[in-house]
Amino acid sequence: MSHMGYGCLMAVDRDHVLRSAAALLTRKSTATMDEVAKGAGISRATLHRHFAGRDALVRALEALGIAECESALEAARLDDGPASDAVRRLIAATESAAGLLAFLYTENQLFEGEEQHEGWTRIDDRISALFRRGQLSGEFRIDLTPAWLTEALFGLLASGVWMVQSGKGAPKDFPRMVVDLLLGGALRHPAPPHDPAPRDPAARDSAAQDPAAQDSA
Amino acid sequence: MSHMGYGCLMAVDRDHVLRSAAALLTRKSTATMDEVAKGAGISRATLHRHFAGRDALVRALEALGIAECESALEAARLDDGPASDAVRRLIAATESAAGLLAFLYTENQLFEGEEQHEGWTRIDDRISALFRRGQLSGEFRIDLTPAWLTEALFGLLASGVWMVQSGKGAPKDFPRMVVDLLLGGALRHPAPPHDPAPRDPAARDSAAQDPAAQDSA
DNA sequence: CCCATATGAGACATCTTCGTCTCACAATGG
DNA sequence: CCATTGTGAGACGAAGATGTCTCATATGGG
Repeated sequence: MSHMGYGCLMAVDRDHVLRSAAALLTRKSTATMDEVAKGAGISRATLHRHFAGRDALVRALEALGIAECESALEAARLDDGPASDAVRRLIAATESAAGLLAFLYTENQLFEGEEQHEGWTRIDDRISALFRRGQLSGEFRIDLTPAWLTEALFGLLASGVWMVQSGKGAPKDFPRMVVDLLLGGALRHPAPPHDPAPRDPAARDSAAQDPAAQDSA
Repeated sequence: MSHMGYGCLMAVDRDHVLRSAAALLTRKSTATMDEVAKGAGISRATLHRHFAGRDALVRALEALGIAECESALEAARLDDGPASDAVRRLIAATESAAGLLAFLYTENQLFEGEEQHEGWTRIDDRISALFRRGQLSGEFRIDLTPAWLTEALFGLLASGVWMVQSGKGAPKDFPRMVVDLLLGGALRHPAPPHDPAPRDPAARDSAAQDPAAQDSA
């Protein structure tokens, strides 16, 4: 135990194990410690030398997820330019960590009594602030709370991940799917440059967005 | 503890046990068979007399979820009127089963190899058909696949359930939150970023949601 | 009154996973 | 060459959940 320079090597290994565990647990959240070890190409004993137990592993994964999320927040420069563009940048920056986030998102659902990690509230606050900024600037609708928009962002991220994993969607469409639905929704109210016949204002109810909708059945 | 709180009728029917298990597992997806039994007010032995094992219980819950989902599909009359209204009816009709659906939605994620229940594909097909109908009628945008819209519908349902359960949102806002985000998205105005402002400013108000909403605190 | 049925309580063995431990092997450096 | 270190393999017991069983009880019908 004299001059071991094992610090660096351990860190690299540990990170690799962490990434591997994240990838595996994203696909199978009930994977065994043995499966995690095999997945990382190490033995269960070595896995235990890195992480005291399953709990410690999950916490490390949570810390990793928080770190990646915050680095995505930095990269997205949430305070620059239009809020909608910031949301686009945020989702794009989150893409590589989306699988891990999806795992942690569902994992958090079964923390019944425990309070959630303080890092998540910080992240939630920053994203909520972004949506609030967009509301104040008039970009975002004000009848949906920033908290709900934030929750929906994570929910749609998770849905997108699962959809890609199940093969029902292409990975390349992932960011666009999430962004387009979160920002624009399903309705086709994106402005068509040509407005054939402006209806009377009473049509603002449901399908009022686009008068081009008519007979279909 | 005092015995049965059900008066003279000790025959606890299977359906009551299922509902109770659904409610409990929605909150704590890792609940023990013993906890499920206690939650239903019966003993573990009786629980086992109704459902051979945990697996059978989960399958019964899945069947219940599918049944409730399909009855919601019926009640929503997906083929009547504008597709967006059908989506609204569908989400409203799904509300009472949303907790169970959220549980099953995440539960399905860890069925790694197994193929999913045939009932889910039927449901997915019907909802996808609804979105496709909306696309053909011009109500819905065509750059998001019906499959993704369907997935997002379930994802937002689950997110809404969790949000309410965590106390970050009011139950009464649940259907509106899901519907408004799924259909309309976060943007207040359809104008895409590359669309400066060619339209009459008054059009903003007509397309915007009721500005008198929000606060409600 | 007596019996059949359903239930609750609990014992019991089994299974899986987990955490810890030991031991042998390979690699690396002095 | 030898020592230190990290690793893999595997054994071992602990803990929890599960499935099965028995037994006592109560309820209701004949």
